[in-house]
Formats: sequence, C-alpha cells, structure tokens
Amino acid sequence: MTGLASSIERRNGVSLWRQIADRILQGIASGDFAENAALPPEVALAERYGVNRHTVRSAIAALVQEGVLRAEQGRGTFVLSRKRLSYPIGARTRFSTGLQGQTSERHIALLSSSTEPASRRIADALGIAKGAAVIRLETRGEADGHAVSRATTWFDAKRFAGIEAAMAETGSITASLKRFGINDYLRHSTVLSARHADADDLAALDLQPGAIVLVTVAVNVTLDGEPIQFAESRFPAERVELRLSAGD
Amino acid sequence: MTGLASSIERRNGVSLWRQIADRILQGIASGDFAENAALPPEVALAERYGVNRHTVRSAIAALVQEGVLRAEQGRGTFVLSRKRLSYPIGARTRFSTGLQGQTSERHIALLSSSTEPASRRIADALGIAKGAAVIRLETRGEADGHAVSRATTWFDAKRFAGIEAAMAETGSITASLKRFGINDYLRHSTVLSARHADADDLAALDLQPGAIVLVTVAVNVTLDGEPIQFAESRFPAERVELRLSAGD
DNA sequence: TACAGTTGTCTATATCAATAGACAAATTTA
DNA sequence: TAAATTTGTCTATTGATATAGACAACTGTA
Repeated sequence: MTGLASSIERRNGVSLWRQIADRILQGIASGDFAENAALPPEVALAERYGVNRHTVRSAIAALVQEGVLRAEQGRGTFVLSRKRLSYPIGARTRFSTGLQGQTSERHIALLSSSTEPASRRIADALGIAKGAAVIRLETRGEADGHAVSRATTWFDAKRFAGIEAAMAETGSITASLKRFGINDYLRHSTVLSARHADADDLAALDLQPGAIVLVTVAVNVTLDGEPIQFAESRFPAERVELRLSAGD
Repeated sequence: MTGLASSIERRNGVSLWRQIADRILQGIASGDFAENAALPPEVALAERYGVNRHTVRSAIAALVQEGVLRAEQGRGTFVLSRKRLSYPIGARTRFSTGLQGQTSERHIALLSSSTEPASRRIADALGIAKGAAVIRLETRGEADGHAVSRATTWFDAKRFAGIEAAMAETGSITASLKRFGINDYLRHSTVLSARHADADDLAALDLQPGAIVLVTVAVNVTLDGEPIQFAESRFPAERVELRLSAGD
C-alpha cells in the first residue's frame, strides 16, 4: 500500500491491539516495515494508529509471542524474517510442485480419516448419490517444518478404497491417485472465501487466536472431466498468499 | 461443512460475540442454517457454542443490525435471504459481465482520483520508472444498489491521461479503456489474501466493524502482454466469494 | 384458557481492553 | 560521563465483554 493512513475501528468486537497486530503484519508483508530492521518506536506507532502506547505494546507482545517480532529493551523492536509463501492456484494446482523453489521440503501429513455418507453438497460435487459412502481425509500441508495448510478432502469410497493408507505412506495426493490409475488430473473449479480460524484450524496451523484463514473449496477432475476429489483447504492469511496465474 | 463442531476461542483479541456472529454467517452460507427458516433458539445456540445466552444475543443483535437476521419475540429468529455473490476470476475478469445473471444492475462508482508518483511496487507492476506519474482511482463496485467491491487502481498517467473522466462518465473500466484504443485486455496475474476491513473499507462497503475482506492484487495487460493497469480490490467476505474457473 | 417455548429486559458481578501517567532499565550517541 | 532514546513495569481508572439468574412479554398450541 502506498501509505493509505486509514485508521482503526473501535468497539467492533475486534480489539484494538488485535487490529494493530494485523496492521503490522500487513506492513511487513507489503514492505512498509523491512525485515530485520527496527519497527518505529512504540510512541510513534501509538501516534500513527491513534491509540495509547500500552495498546501498541499489547499488539507487539502478541507478535513477539507469535515469533514475528523480537523486542530488545533500550534498542528497539525488530522484524524477524518471515516472508509469506505464495501458493499458486490454477488448473494444475498441486501442493508439492507449487511450492518448489520457495521451500526445501514439503509434504502432506494425514491427521485422520473416516468413511461417512455423502452430504448433498459432496455428492453433487463428486457426481455420486447422496448418502453414498465417501472417504474423508483430514490433512495438514507442511513446508520446512511449518504448517501452511489444513484441508478436508473427500473421495468416492467405492472407487478409492484404501486411499487413506496411500496418503499416510506417500504424503502426497498426486502419488496416491497414481495407485488408482490416475496419472494426471485437473483443477476443475475453485471457490474462495475467508473467515476467522476456528479452534481446529488454530491448533493444526499453529496460529494465534483471532487469525484469519483463506478458504478454498475445489473439485479435481480426470482429463475426461470426471470428478474424483472434493476438498476444502484453509491457509493462514498471515503466512500464505494465493497466486492465480492466467491461462493456467 | 459437514457439521465439524469446532469450538470458540477465548481471549484472542476477537470477542466471543463477533466470533459467533461469524459462525452464524458461515452457517447461513454453507446451508447449515436455511434461508427464511428459524435459527435454533438462543439457549440451544449458547449450548452449542459453549457460551452464555447473553453472548449469543450480542451476536444476533449485530446480525440483526446488519440485516442478516430478523428476531421476533415469542416466535424465533429468522434468516433473511442473503446469498453471497459469486465473483468469477480468470483471464477475462471484468466486473460487469462477471456478475451477469446474479444481479440486474451493476456499475463502478468513482469515489475519487488523483495523480501521484509511482511507488516501487506500482512502477514494477506497470513497467514504468519509479516516481513517474500515475493516476490513482478509488472506486466502488455496486450491484443492485449494494456495495460489493472497493478498489484502488493505478494507470500510467502519460498513456491514460484523463481516464478518470471516462470512468466517471461510463462507470466501466472496459469502456474507459476503449477510449484509449484498448479493445481487449487480459488478467495477467492475481494475488489473493485476506484481512480485517480497515475504516475506509468499512465505510465504503457498508460493513459492520470486524468484518473480513478478501483482497486481490492484479495486473491487467494488453493482448501483447503490455501492462496497463494495476489494482488492489477488496471484497466483503460475508457477501462475496471468488470463483476461479479452470482454463479461463 | 393454560401452558410450553421463545425473545426481551433488568440487575449484579468479574474479567478483559484501553487510556493515562510515572518511572525504571537498557542501549546508543554526543 | 551525561543525555537522549527506547523498551519494561507499575498503579489507577474507565468502559466493553462475558457470565449468571430472574422475570416480563409475546406466540402458538393443547
């Protein structure tokens, strides 16, 4: 942002210190506050945001707790390096290849799996009957030891029986689908929204309460257009941005 | 969501009533709470979310204020119809055509315009020198009388001198660009994030404080690949979702 | 009518959030 | 060393947030 000094909202249900912490995170992401450099002093921030110094201190305390800042008495408060991952989304969206070059290691951890009857929404997406058995996988995407996504994925249980074992073993959706004869697939549709992280997301993504998650709801299809996978993924907005490439 | 009963977080900087209001909005969007039907009674909601009935009442009061719910003493609290707009994003993203079929009327209102030197970020995106003059437009997208987006757009001032007048007159980016000999253009890149709405967004989008906005940062190019427009758009997450179509 | 179920209002209390001011402790600079 | 700058700690006060309980007001139904 080119210094749009929009101010802070009061009595919204979101505390001032949380809003200011969000602003500082934005400032770091947008380059207003350089990495490894000192933040403006607390009194200056208090004036900039029109709040008391103690309120700024609460925001800073939260970000120190979060590992984003380090405060040193007498010297200043410093921005630790913490660039947001840029997660590409397009027809060939895949977790692992998408983050190549940004991280040295990444995989998908299977948190739990279950079989359940398909809800209307899932049945429609997968093109099966409502109530038919589907396998649900709860997974967490990890890159360089950090949690970067939390997803819930559904497969037709008849066609993909045992896929949870393949996921646990390979740590990859692409590799698991290969075992069922699917060597290539496409992202058919993606719907995007955002919300506050719920307790489950907070725990799995190692977020501080009040964090925002980006939510994608996607359907993957075979090259023939047959739906094979329905997934809802949550990404921590403070650590991940989604990049859409044209014609991809 | 298939009824994942994840609970609420305390002392996060986001008040319980705000979190519960968000959850109810999600519930409406996901179909957990049907439109025009009664919400569960306050005591049931209080138990479901593990909070006091008065806290649920605060959340409901906020949503009534927002026009999402209507409470009737003795009868119950009802969901007003309020479907989220689905805003398509792809290579041919355009405001007006994208919402066709979902709304009967839409246009872009020009809130203000100014000329300023390009920041590093904007200069890079537009392929011009840092400090060169750019025109900044502050706009609001409206559909059926409701604000659905708030955007800040930059153009090279040399090439698009007077585009603010064209925007004010036509209410359309596409139509304005035609006056400068650009009959077609493509969305080159889009980067997506989310944050709490700031004061400016709240006012322009008619949101209640604490609301979340989806943020897109996009570059449009001519068919030759020459960048012509750089824009940051904010969409109210409670009213708009973004839909990405493969191969678009 | 009587009753069960629901939202609306009131009082009271405890904790969190925000402001205000003063001063201590550590670091850097003159 | 002395002064200026910056973060850390403490006390005090106010308003918002959350819980608790009781009861009134309204609706639909037995």
